[in-house]
Amino acid sequence: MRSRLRQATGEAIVAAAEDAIAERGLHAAGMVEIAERAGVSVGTLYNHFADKDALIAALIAVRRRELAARIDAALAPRQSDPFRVQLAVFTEAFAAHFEEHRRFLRILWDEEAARGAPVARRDESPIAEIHARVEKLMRLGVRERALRGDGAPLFATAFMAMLKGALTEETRTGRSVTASAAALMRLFLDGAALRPARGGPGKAPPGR
Amino acid sequence: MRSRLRQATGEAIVAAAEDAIAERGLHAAGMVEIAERAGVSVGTLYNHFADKDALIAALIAVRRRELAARIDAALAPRQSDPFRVQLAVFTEAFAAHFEEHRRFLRILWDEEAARGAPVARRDESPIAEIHARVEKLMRLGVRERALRGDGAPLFATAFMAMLKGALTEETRTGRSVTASAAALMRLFLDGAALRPARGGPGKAPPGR
Amino acid sequence: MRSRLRQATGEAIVAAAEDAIAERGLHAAGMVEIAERAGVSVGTLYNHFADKDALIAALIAVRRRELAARIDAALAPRQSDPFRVQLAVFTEAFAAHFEEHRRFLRILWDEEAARGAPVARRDESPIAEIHARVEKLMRLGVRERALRGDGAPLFATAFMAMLKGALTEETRTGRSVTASAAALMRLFLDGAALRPARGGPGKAPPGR
Amino acid sequence: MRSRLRQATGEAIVAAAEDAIAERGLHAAGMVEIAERAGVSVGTLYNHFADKDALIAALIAVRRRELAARIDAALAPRQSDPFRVQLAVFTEAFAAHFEEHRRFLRILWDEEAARGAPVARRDESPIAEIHARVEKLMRLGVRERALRGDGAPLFATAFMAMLKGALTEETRTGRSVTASAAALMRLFLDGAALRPARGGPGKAPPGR
DNA sequence: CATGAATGAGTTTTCATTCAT
DNA sequence: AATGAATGAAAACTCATTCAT
Repeated sequence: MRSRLRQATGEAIVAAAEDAIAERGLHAAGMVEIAERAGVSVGTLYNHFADKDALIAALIAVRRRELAARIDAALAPRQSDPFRVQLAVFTEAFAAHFEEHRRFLRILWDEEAARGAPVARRDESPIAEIHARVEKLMRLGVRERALRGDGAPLFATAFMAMLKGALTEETRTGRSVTASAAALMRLFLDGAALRPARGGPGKAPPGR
Repeated sequence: MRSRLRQATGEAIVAAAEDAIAERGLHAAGMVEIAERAGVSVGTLYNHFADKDALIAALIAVRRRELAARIDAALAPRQSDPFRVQLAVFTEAFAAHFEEHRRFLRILWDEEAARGAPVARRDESPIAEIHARVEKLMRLGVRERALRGDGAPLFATAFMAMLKGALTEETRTGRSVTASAAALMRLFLDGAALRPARGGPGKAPPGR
Repeated sequence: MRSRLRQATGEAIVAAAEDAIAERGLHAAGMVEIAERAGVSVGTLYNHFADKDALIAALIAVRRRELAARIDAALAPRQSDPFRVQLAVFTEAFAAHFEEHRRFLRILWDEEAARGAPVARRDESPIAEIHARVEKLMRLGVRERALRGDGAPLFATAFMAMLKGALTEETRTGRSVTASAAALMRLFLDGAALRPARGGPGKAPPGR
Repeated sequence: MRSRLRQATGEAIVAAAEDAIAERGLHAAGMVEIAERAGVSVGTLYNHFADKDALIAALIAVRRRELAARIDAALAPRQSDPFRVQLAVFTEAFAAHFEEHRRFLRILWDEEAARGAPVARRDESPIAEIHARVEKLMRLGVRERALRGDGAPLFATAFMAMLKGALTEETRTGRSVTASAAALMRLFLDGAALRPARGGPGKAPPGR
């Protein structure tokens, strides 16, 4: 089928765009370079995407949908597990996606706010779809009485920021994702403060 | 003095560059536009800065030095205060600086890696100098036994990420900086988890 | 028959080309757009016409032949009528054709020379065939002693120019074709000068 | 002075654009070619004119102003002369301008209507300014009782059409402008019809 | 024959940088 | 030193044309 080929070309272009952008940046990656990497001509790029912005928007949307699907797939069998487990599962899925698209995502996150206009034009922010899932998770935590109810609005934002910050940091330091994911969740849930052993003999504070 | 004039021109150029970049983005802000905003000609830009990258690097370095100085000035009289106070003072100084340079910082902060080369070429990363101060603060917290010792390397990164994330979020939502600064510190120190009322009758958990 | 179908497709393409050109101009009308309007694919355009220029040439030739046929059909039963009648009949046929192809003709008429090469490549000028008929008519007028013999070479050119000018003007103003056709013929035949009542005693016509 | 040079450059660009368009057509004349003919780089074209359309609009406006000035200068000392003289003077000025810009004007007139949008964007039609002068002249003729009053609205349009048609025709045939100018005015004033010798025997109709 | 995705030369436009005044 | 017109390489985008299906 023609449409089979057409779709394959579209995917090759999106992949080539990710590579080019990861290597040279959102602006420096030119349409000609992307076309060459995809093994097609410039014209073909424009047969598939109205213009450069549309191509970038499509790339972002595709990767976002993949991440969302990965998260949903990971959480689906855990719907009745407690909040902490679900948060760990989410974090793992997020980190795994990051691992696969490190260089591109680092460029993208960074550049997200770096334009006058947002990177994705008509579309909602590429993060929004993911953010919604984190918020849902946090609301679950509150309902479950695993999280405080008062700071809830901040939790999603702060957790995502920490996660992205830590993952980005890892790219620099080369530290392992899994190790810091655990540390991160502990920080998020229990805080950084040293909690003195409290009164009662022999009983460790639960949940830590 | 001649050099007085020269310095004033340089500062005007840097300020114009910040405005232009804040409004139109790092790439879209052109040298001619910056020159016009500064009330000089393009040639003068090149008499003061080797090229566009050098101008941007200078702008970043200047603002970074201002922030570092502001933090140092705020912390200086608090050297013997406890960690929590110093962290609050740091947060306030950081937030105040952000308030003044919102639009530019949002553009810049994360764009660091958004190019093939880092934004600041010869210079160290613009965040590094600030990051160093946060790390110093965290080490103080550990020494003071206010912070756990085990997760320390993560604390600076995570706190900065949360801070930047929350401040950026505020730009969108319009929430007050001060209010969320408090909530943020509580989250960082004590975590998001709901801690069951412990032992003593009718006593609210202290420090929260 | 196959060839019946083929011809119908060819006519649909020519009609689509006229529409597209009328709406967007000779250059801006693209082959894809024409194909879409004709309800076929680009490839089919090239199965019917060697290239864009050939398609345009065919469109012009077809319309020209239609106009020539219309004029011939209108004049055929009037071969023995006096010049003035035949001129009126010609004018009416010409105006009616214009009415049907207003927008396209306005674009095309004078664009003949508007390119490096003439619009119709191998073909004679699209106007030539019509011009020849006007010249024939003028020669008839001279033979009939209805027209001066001295200015003859100019008459065809001038009459056509006036006709086209007036028709084009009408497109702008919305005035009726028929009304101005009469005024035009009077201008052409009798001139714009105010002619004093003749025979008056002794008074020479002023201004001549 | 800088501005002296700047103006000279601007004029060179306009002249180069006229040449290039005359030779290759409005669309085929590229900005690079125009720049080369003007002896400057492409960038300079854009320092003087916002885009290609603006350059073409400027070219048209400049030539139109030149023609208007030439007409005004020619008519100024003839303000009290009779209509026929003024019409002859106008025609001569118009023909002389045409002579100097033949090839460009032929392209331009032709292509005027040949685009979806008029060639001159925000500006009034390039002909309008000239057309206004012809209409004024025709009104003078009517006032002077040299022209019929009834067909007046048509006169300006028809005379301009004839003039342009005849001048364009000359480009093809190489006939002299002056000769046909006289024939044209006679046609316009007195018509093409053969007027039977009136009244007295052997007396040629005066003035013809 | 019809299809329509792919092609790529050609065009417009931008903008950091230079340098004569 | 300041000026700002000129530069030209580099980028985005278009569209007539081809050809495998």
